[in-house]
Amino acid sequence: MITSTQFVAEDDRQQPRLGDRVYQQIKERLIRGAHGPGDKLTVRALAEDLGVSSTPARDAINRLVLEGALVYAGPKTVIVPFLDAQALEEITLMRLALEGLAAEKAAARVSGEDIDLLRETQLRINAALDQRRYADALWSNKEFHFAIYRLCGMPHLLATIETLWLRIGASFNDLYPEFAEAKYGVHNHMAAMEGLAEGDSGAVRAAIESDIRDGYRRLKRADRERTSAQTRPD
Amino acid sequence: MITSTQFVAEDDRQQPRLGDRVYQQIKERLIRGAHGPGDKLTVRALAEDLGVSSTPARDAINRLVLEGALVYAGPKTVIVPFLDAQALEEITLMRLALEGLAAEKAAARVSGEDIDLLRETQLRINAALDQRRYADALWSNKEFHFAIYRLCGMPHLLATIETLWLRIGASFNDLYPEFAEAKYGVHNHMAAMEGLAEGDSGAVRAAIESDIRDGYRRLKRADRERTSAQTRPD
DNA sequence: GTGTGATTTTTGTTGCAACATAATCTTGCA
DNA sequence: TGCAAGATTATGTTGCAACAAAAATCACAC
Repeated sequence: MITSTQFVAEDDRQQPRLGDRVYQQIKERLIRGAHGPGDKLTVRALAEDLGVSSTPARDAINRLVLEGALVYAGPKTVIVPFLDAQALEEITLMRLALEGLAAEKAAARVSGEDIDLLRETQLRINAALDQRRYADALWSNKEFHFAIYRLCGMPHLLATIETLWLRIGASFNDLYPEFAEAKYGVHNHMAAMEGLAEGDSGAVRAAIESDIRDGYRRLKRADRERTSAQTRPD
Repeated sequence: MITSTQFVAEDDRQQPRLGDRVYQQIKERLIRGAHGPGDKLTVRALAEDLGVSSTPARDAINRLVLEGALVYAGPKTVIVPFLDAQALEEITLMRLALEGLAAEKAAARVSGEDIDLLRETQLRINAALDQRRYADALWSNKEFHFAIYRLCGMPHLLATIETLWLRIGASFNDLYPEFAEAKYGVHNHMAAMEGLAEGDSGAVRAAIESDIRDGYRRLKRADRERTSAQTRPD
């Protein structure tokens, strides 16, 4: 499980609300691609689906909208957004700036056991790819990145990066094969770990930026193919 | 009034909710320093204060918490956060990354009349400073920055930057004199406008980064004085 | 005075009904 | 067949009461 550091400061609310549970479930569905772009979400349907009243369901939807994982398509219509090429580029630029920063700062605070954990995570990525378990590969890839970003001890930064991943994930995680394409990112990940081991912050940043750019190219290509094949219903 | 582009994509919900009004009012109070760090906000008090029921008041508080403008200090206690030196540095690093990016991209899309508008805004800043109207100076300063950031046409980026300003503003906008100190940022702003006029994206980024760093030094100094003078009640 | 435990008050969350309005369906006409 | 207007359904928002839990207050012993 990724951090779930959803609140910027330490969340002193110990007992999770019902709305949080709903939020997590929708988030999970979005990440797993259970809802594709254009799918409509309603308060009542969600409430009945999860066996809660409308208040927590409404809370969860509002929260997702605020984070950009859902958008209004009309005054009473929230949908999973279509991420067009322009939005994808924008979010990628933000990722480069923010994840690059995180990677750089992480190099200064990394420990030996941190690197060991990263190595294990990378092994899980490789194994999943070898066995064509793309969903698992994607998940471990996420773990790898956030394990690095967590190192720098910047909660605001971490929370912001998470929302960016969610915005992209909602639209693109149904593209496992293309996204996780053969040995996705393995070279960049190795370079990142080397940089961390040597305390070379510039190298870590470069490796992460390269990883993001590689992923961007794949996503852009996938988006082009998708939009050319079937005309988008919007 | 600043954009209020609170929703990432174009907000198709035309009729604003009651909760939005509450949200805007609290945001306004925070920016104006009407609530200092440590102040407690309760749903019922807010609701009665603004003459609405608890639902919109609760919505507004939750939204502010999600944006980091308020934080939980306990399971049932939301307060205006104390921004310590570390958090201030973190947010400054994020601002450098994100506003630097926005400034750079703005240079490629700026028009002549955009620059004219910026010039007018700068005149308002100068006038306000000359007359010691620090609150107005701060407001116009904000307008200046966001007028630039809006140019790049990146709604996700703009929304994220806004939340960063809000997080800092809640803790530091009660420091007008120190913050708006003699001709605050006028040199950097001139450099930014020159860079925009010449389409020199690097120069614009450098000017904005310099402006952010100057502001950071002032805030850090003010914070040091404040925390040394009176022991913080936390 | 000071700390500790019980008691009272306050508070966030949840469920739910009412309301206004937007989305959707139906019907009629060209 | 296409489309426009009216009727119907569905939906988000709001207000409010109930509940559990936390915070604040108070009492009392030391």
